Amino acid sequence: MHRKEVAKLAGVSEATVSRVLNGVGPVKEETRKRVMEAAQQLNYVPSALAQRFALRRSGNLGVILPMLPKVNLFSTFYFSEVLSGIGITAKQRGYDLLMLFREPDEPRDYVNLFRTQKVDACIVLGAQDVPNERAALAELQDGRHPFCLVNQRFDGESFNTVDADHQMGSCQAVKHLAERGFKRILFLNGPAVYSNSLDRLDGYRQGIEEAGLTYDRSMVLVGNYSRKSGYKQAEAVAWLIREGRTDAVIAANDRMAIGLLQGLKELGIQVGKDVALIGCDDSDGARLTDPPLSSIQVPFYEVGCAAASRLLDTISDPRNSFAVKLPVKLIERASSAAVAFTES
Amino acid sequence: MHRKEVAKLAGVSEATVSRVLNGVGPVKEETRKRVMEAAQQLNYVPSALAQRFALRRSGNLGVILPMLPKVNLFSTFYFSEVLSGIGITAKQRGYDLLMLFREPDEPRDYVNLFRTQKVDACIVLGAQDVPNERAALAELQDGRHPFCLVNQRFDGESFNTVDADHQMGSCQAVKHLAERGFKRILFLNGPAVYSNSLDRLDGYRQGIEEAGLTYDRSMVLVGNYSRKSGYKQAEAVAWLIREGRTDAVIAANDRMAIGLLQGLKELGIQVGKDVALIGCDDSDGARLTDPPLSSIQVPFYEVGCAAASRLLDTISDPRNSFAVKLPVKLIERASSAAVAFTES
DNA sequence: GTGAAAGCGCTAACAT
DNA sequence: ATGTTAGCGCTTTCAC
Repeated sequence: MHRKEVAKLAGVSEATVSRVLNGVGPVKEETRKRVMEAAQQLNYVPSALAQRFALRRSGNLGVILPMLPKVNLFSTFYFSEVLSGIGITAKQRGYDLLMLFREPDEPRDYVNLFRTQKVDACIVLGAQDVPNERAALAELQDGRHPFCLVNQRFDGESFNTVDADHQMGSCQAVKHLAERGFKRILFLNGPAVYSNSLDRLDGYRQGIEEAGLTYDRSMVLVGNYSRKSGYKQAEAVAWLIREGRTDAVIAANDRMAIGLLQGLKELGIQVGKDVALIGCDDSDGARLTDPPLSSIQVPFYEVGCAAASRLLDTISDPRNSFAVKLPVKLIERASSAAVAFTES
Repeated sequence: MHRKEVAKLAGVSEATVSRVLNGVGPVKEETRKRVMEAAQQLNYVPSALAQRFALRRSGNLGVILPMLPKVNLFSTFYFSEVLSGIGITAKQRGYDLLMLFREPDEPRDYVNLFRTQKVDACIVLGAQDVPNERAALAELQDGRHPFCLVNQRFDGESFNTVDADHQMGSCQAVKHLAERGFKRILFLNGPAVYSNSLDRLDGYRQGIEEAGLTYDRSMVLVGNYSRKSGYKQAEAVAWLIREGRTDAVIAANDRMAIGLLQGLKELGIQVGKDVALIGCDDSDGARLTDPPLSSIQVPFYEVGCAAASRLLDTISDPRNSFAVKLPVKLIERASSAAVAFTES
């Protein structure tokens, strides 16, 4: 069962067993064969634990994710997609995936993951731009520990990042609406602790200006990315619609868009007819609503792949720092299909 | 930075440092203090890698999950919930979570996870009752490796399992419908490789009989748990409805129910009025459809907790084998709210 | 109560 | 081309 016995059975030293199994160093083909057979016969597999200890590498890629109680920070859709991308990529590169759940009250003790040698690199999901987070990440950076953020930038820092082009996304959404004649476009944003909220706002503003409309900050509402927060805006939005003060809404994620849509429906307002609506993420839910929700598709799986792949590159050469931005794409569905009623 | 230096600074041996940090063996309070201070001062944290190697325990709980290409086997909802439960529990018990993605064509080499000492125990998600899987699991069992299945039983084997009471669930659903006067209840099931499909069918049948109706196998349709497979049944179901041959449908998961609902809507049939519909899982999507979908709520998070918790118990004492079955609960929404039109 | 030393199963430098 | 040996950083007996 152990290497020693394999060595004995094959009539070689333990070192040779190692060489054969790792395919390193010169080995006579015949010995190689003998060793392989012995290993096979004894059903021997080297202990990853011992290997990693000897090599002082855990072989693990850590994924840190905050567990927001009940109110899922990320849609399960986002999470599953990103995680799959990371997982598949890690695996291809010979790394195992270590999941690290952080509970809300727990300190962000990222450095210790490296000091205890639990991970060789880590990806931080759902980071927020708050002082504690910045500090924890800066500490990682100072320690030269390979890490990478997904979907979150920190202005003024040069952290590795993989993000989607949210700015472009909302810009496109605005233009799409403007082209169809919508002129009073509301924007329902998320909290500013997430950089993509800011990005989306920038994009919205840019789109508004490029479409020849004028940016009006009172047209920007704020929710917290939950369905409920979208739902709660329905009354206000309904009123604006009835007053003729708005004819289209872009929400910073699908969950809020869906909540809003449900709220509006209850108030007798038909999305896709009385008002256009576009969400962000193109989650599963976007296809389920009535009418189906137009949404900005984000390649989350690819985001995960890129994060893992680029991050692992930096292990061998820390100069491989990166800030990737992946393109998004507007998916048009019935919620924004109509043409605006053109007022005189 | 290393234990040796801590020992020197504290003026003790390395063994004593260990004792202090692990809280084992008798240590004079004063030495304890000295060591703690030294460790603190040098910012010393023991290497989990070395520890685990010395103890011959990886400290990892593995989670195996098959990656079905694109067609997500489990809804992301199911997956996230179960995974959270497992993750939180593992953490509380001092284990790390190792994610193990298995691609479709890959062999099920579960035993090697243990032989390489990558995990101390593992949870298998999305297992199927096919020969290869049975064999792989049997091999684990033979090797006395602690493992546990979630949401899948294997008849004739005594594998550790945590499952929901799917049988009770569909039984309740049938009775709920029967009480409201529905008499011709269709059942849209999933593939038989998943034991819960069989359980649900049993429950359906039991419910039918207990409600004083008669079981008719032609009332059982089969999909593959995807939304599309539900959608595709819409024509057939619509026809049955128009012929007066059915007045209610239970689908074995929400995704199929939602697909069916969308298909029926396109065919001009109003769910919740022309026909009652109940799904299973109470996923996020159930709240998004129009009308909202009645569904059988499964405590996935708790399933994950139970699986991890009970499994880790078996590590210390293998006699702690288990087969847990958690209760489910019917959530009534508009899709099954109406009372059946009572024919003369 | 504390120190010395063996051993966990592997890698890698060095010797042959 | 292969064997020998010294670690890797920790735990744990066994002395003292």
